Amino acid sequence: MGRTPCCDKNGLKKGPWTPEEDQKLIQYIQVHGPGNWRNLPKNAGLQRCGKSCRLRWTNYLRPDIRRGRFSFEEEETIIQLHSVLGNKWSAIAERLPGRTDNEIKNYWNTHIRKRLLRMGIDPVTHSPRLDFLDLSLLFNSTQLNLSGLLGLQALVNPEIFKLANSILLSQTHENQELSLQNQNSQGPELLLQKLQQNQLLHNQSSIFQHNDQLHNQISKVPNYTPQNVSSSSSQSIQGNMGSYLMNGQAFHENVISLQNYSYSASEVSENSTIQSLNNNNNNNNQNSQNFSFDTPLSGTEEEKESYCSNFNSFMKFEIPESLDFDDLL
DNA sequence: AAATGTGGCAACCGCCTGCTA
DNA sequence: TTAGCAGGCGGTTGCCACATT
Repeated sequence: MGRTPCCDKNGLKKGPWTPEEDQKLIQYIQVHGPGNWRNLPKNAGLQRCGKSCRLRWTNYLRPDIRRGRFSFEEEETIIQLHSVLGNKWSAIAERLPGRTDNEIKNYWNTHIRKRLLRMGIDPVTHSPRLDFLDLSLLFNSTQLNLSGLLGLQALVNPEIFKLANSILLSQTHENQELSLQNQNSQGPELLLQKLQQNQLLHNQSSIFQHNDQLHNQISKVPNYTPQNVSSSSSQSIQGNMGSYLMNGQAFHENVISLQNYSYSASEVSENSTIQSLNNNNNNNNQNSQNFSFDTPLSGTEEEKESYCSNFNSFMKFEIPESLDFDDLL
C-alpha cells in the first residue's frame, strides 16, 4: 500500500541552513550522489526533511550553479522564454545553464518584472501597458496621422511624443513650416530633424519612461476632435519612423529586438496567458476594430497591470537592440 | 543615531503528476 | 486496481541588509 512517508516532519529542523549542514550534505552527495532524498537526511546525519535537502542542493549547493549577477544575454533569454513559456521557471532554467528555476523566478519577480513595468510593458502579456492613459484622446485627435504616430512609437518613447506635441503646438500657433497637411510625406523628416536637433537619438536611456508622464504629456495636446484612425496610415508613419530610428541606432523596425517581441491582441487571452509570439502585423487592421477600451483608471493594481492586452494590435512597440536595463533606471 | 521603509533572496508551502507497493 | 508517497514545480513568506527619513 503505497510508500512510507519520506520523513517524519516532527522534530526536523527548518529555516536557514548552517555551513555545517551544507558541508554534511555536500560530502554525502559527493560520495553517494544525489537522489533517494527520503533516506539522505538520515544517512547524512541531517535533521532535515528530504525535500528540504533536495531544495538546498538543487538551488544552492550544486557545483554547476552559476552565482552572481545575470548578464544582459541571460536577461534577454529569460524575457524571450517567459514570453513563450510563461511562469514555467523550470523550463526556462533548462535553457539557462547554471541557473536554477528558483533563482530565475526570484530574478524575474524582483528585477525584470519591475523593469518591464517601468518601461510600460505588461510583464504578463509582454505587451505595452497603457494603464492610466485616456485612450479616447488618441482616437479623438484632429491630427489623424500624428495621433497615429503618437499611438505607436510615442507610447514607448515620450521624447518622440514631446516632439510630436511640439509640432501640434506649432501648428496651433500657425507655424506654416510644420503644416500638418504634409505629415504623411514630410512628418517623419520633420520629426527626424527635431530629433536630431534635440539629440534625442543619442539618448537611448531616456527612451522609456513612466506612463503617467506620458499621460501628462498627452493631456497637453490641445484641440482634439473626433476623426477616424487609419491603422494603415499609422503603419506608414511608423515604418518611416522605424527606418529613421534604425539609422545608426538601436531600433528595429517591426519590433522585436528581444527577438520577436511583438504580439497582437487577438492572441492574448483574457486571463493574460501567453499564447504565441512571432506574430506578424497582418492582424492589426482587423484587431483594431474589436477593441473595448475600458481603461481601468480606478481598478486594482493587478487589473492595471494586466490591462492593455486589448490594445496590442493597435500598435507595435519596440525595444532597443542593445538596451541595457540598468541604463534605464 | 534610531526608526521605518524597501528590496533581494533563500526557503517553505501546497498542489500536481507519476510511480510503487 | 488504487491508495498514498516522492519528486517536481510555482507561489508565497519571512528574514536580512541596505536605504531613507
